[in-house]
Amino acid sequence: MPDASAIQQPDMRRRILDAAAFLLAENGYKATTLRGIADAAGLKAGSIYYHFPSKDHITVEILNEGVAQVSSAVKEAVTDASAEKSSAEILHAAIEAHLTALTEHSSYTRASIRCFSMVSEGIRKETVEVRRAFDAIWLDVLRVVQATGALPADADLKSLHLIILGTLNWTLECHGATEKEKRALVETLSSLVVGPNAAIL
Amino acid sequence: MPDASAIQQPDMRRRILDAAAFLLAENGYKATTLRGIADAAGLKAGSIYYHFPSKDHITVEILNEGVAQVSSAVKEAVTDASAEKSSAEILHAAIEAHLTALTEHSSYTRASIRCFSMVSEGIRKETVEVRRAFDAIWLDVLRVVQATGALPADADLKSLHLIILGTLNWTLECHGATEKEKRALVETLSSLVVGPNAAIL
DNA sequence: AATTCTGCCTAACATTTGTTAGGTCTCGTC
DNA sequence: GACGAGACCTAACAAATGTTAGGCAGAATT
Repeated sequence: MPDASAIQQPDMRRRILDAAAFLLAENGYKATTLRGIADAAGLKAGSIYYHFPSKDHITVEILNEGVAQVSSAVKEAVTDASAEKSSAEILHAAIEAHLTALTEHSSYTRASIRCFSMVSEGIRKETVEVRRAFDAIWLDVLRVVQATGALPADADLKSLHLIILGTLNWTLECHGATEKEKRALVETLSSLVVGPNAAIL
Repeated sequence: MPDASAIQQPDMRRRILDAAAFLLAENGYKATTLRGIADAAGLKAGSIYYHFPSKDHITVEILNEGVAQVSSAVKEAVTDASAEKSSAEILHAAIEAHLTALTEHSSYTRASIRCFSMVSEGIRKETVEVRRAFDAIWLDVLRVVQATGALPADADLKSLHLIILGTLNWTLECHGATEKEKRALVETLSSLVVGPNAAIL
């Protein structure tokens, strides 16, 4: 007897993805079970296979969507800021967009960051393109900032990239961080990268 | 019939920990099985229970030992450098010691960083003291550096702490990083934190 | 020499996992 | 009203998991 309250949600496929993304972000890949996903999405485990061919396919889709979300958030923030702002402000906007996309918007981004290293090689291969594109976006931002002189010509962009990525992504490991602390982190980080030099030039 | 080549390794308990640490660092908590640990250590899964009461006890011991190793590595580097060096050099030494402990010395440190967030609350509670002590060490380093004037008096030490921690720990997620890139990262990071200001003072 | 202890093994256990096969209900279409 | 397809459920499968109970050889102790 089908429950009357289960009035056939519009897009069950999306609900499954949402539930899986949340659990992946919270508990990791191996600890995320199809029965757990099914419970959270409001169906039974076997029914998932009507929408997806396997757990790995769900995982790949979430990992890619997560990176794509941060990607477009950063890209949009940069193009928005590029109009009439200084390169220091562009970088600030990019950093803020990245962190906001990470902590606010969705579990997809958190899942893609926290599960990537724990997932099988087969899954990782399916996500390499999206991740490479994301790296390219950030390196482009840094190159633009460098071209304006806000960064020294001999600055190691690869290291700066790693510092920014590492700092922002690492916030996911600190569950106790308040909103105020995150704002302070954005300010400190962006002024650390372009602050002193921007003041000189 | 016991194999003649298994001539009773001196400390099987340590071998189990080593094997478990490696697998935890490589595959995460859930994907690390007692049978996998047993295989790597050279015994059978059931025999592990002669040395440890449960998988969680093994995990706790490894997580704590990992943090303790980075802890003492940083602490030692700081006291070594404190003798006659500038505070900028002290910070540089601390950063380098942290990264070296992470990537070189042992799987324990990698395991403790990569598994902490994926582990049950019960396990996490057992590691809170050691981790708090480690935080205190780094904050002390930053306070000392700040006291010498190499950092501005109003610098947000908590943010700086997060930046340093995040950057260094994040390197574990980038398997493709060469030794040269890590050195460059240490230079860029430490000069970013104290470089410009230290040049002024 | 008899006994106990140490250190490990074998074999099973209950549970959980991803996955599959077949059934059932509801809806729109003919 | 028959029919077929869409969307879900039930019930099971084999494999893998943490864990336990009992056994067995050799060293240590008495």
